[in-house]
Amino acid sequence: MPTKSLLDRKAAGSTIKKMKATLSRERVLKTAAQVFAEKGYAGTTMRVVAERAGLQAGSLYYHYRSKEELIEAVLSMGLRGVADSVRLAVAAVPETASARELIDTAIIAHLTSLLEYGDYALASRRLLGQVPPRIRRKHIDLRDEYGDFWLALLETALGSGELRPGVDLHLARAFTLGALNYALEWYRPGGKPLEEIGSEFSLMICDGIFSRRLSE
Amino acid sequence: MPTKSLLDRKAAGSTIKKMKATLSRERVLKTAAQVFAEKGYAGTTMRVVAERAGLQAGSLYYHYRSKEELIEAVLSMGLRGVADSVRLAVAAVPETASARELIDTAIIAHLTSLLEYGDYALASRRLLGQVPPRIRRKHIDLRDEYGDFWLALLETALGSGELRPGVDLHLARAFTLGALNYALEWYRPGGKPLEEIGSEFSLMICDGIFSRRLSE
DNA sequence: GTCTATACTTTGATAGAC
DNA sequence: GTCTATCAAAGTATAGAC
Repeated sequence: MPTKSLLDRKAAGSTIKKMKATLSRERVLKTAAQVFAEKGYAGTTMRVVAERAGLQAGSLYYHYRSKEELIEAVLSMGLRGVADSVRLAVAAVPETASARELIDTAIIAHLTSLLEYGDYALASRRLLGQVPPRIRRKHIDLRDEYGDFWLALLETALGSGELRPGVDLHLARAFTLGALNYALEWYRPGGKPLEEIGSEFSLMICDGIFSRRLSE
Repeated sequence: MPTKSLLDRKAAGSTIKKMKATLSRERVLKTAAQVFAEKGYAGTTMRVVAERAGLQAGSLYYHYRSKEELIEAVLSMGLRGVADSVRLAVAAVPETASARELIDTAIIAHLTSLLEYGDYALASRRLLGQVPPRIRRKHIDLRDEYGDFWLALLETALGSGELRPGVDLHLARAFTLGALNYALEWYRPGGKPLEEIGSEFSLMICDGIFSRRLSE
């Protein structure tokens, strides 16, 4: 039955093509995240991304229609990835838990997923000001929604009386996220285990780096 | 005496020219810092810097020989400015002061001068990875020297028993500088006074955001 | 899907008039 | 000191062969 055989071969060929397309597309995206994070938006050329992904420059345009479409994909991955991970982790905390446990979970989830998303997270936090206005607005909104989530988390802790009374929640959020996001600049795998870093950071954020003076 | 008069006029003209040159040079540098901080290294064009500084593109090259020379000047200003301010402030603390007072001073000086140097500080921290290799190395060294200074500061505090025992000094430094440097991203003048922000940050870094549980 | 070739645009930098 | 004019290099993106 030549007809069926032909169909089979055709179907098989199409499937392989799609798999190849998906693989290439992901490799391009990952490479783009690396280069964007390192060189900035304008400093990233389609030629370099293509070269590092093992393609010719023209071939990129089969997977992404433009440089703008490429940076959009990178930014979304970096912002949504981390935000979703943290929301998920926090949602899994039992209702009975203290606000401290909630924030402890959020801190560790943020740090962990941030480093897991690596160059995506880096690019999405470094390049927001460099990309074309339309893209910038969209992703600044994403970032701010996640910021609101953190503010709500801190409000809970303040409401339950666990935060130091009178603490400025906006400052506390900036303080926390700043300390955590900076890990993108210094963290290198191979040192202290990530879980350890996470719990030490959580301790520093919640209780500071100085000894407690019980006399106070 | 036409001779003397001529000399006078010539000297006066030369002086005015020099003043004009200095003014333009500084305006160009300041403008460059703004654009670099916003758009990244490659995203900053000499034409845009010139335009915002009220000059034609070609005229920039009278003040700076190249784009590289321009970014070097911006980076140096941002890194040296903050580092020198903090060292100066710490050096002025009395010998009798506690390590806590020393670090409190450093925190506030870092935050204050960081925001004072604004776009210079921003550019020098965002663009290190984007600039040509030769320039990058030089300024990464500058940044690392300042990092050593902070590590020494924390070692002092650990040595005097004021830090929580067993705290990882490298992590504590990353934690502190991360929280502080992030202010470059969110701080806008017009809100809470900078002194207030400084002391609240110092409190959060040293004692955390949670209430102290005296029972522990 | 990927390659080669190429059209079009922008950029850093220079030269010479004023 | 600043301007105008201009060049060579490098960038994004497209078109058509394979």
